[in-house]
Amino acid sequence: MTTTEAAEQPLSIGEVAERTGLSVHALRFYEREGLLVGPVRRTSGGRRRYTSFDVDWLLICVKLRESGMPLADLKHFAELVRHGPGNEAERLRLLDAHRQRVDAQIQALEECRSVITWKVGVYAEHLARGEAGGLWDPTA
Amino acid sequence: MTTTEAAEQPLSIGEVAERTGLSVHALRFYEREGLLVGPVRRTSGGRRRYTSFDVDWLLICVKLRESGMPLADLKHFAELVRHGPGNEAERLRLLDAHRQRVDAQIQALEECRSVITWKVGVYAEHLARGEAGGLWDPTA
DNA sequence: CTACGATCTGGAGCGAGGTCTAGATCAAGT
DNA sequence: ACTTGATCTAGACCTCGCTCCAGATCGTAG
Repeated sequence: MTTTEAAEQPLSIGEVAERTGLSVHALRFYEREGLLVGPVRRTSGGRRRYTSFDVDWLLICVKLRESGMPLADLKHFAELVRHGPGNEAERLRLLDAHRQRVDAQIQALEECRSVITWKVGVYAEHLARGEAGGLWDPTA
Repeated sequence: MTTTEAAEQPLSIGEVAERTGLSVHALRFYEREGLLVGPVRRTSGGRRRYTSFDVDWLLICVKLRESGMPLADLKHFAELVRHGPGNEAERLRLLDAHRQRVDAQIQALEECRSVITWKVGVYAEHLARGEAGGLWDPTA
């Protein structure tokens, strides 16, 4: 668990793809777009070798993406981290702003959910009554 | 409130845009794509006149879209409604399946939220300690 | 040595969901 | 009648976030 000297056994792009859920295409794409903190190490033959740092970062990226952070913001975040210490306040701001957006999203989804649930109820009731009720159609 | 004979005063596309939050462009696009239950009425001059039924339907569309339902599904739903009574069970299935997806989305977002919150905490703590702590950077 | 699968690069292509433009028409105010 | 602003149609265009292809190379197993 984050030992000072981890037994670093680097992973291939395919292994990282498995571990992160991103496709190998996406991994190369992310790298090209500058979404990674550092350049990925290579073997003498040019194959990518990811460290567990890379993987941890990618796992965070996945969560941020999954919650709707645009690639541009992710890139900005990566740049901040890349430029090292001194800008933690800005990183905090960035993340906190995103968290607020996530909260808003959750709220919105819950509202949608309740509308849908209501509508499901309308249909269920209608079906329970054996299609007999005069269900006003256009909106139902 | 849904009186049998509502005093129908049709709305222009601009007014509907205001009321639904969709752009006039999107409204025309939705119509072309067959996402509306019926064809929109027109004035003699060819301008669209939306009824409150249209608006109600659009408001539901907005909620479904906001919660991530693809236009294709929305179109399918509209077709079911358009074909009148008799397929309520399928409509119910469609909506219920979507509700499940929304639930999954909410769960996923909450998980993201907690990851972000944890990360925000890492930065906040770091800053509170006056930048002095040995913050391991790559992932933080 | 030979195969075969995984990876490499650069760049083209794609699907979703609109957005925007051009040029014409309509409708309301003065 | 004239001006102004909203709408009309058809169709081109755009952003986002990958995905896929071609053609070459690497590296491991037999």
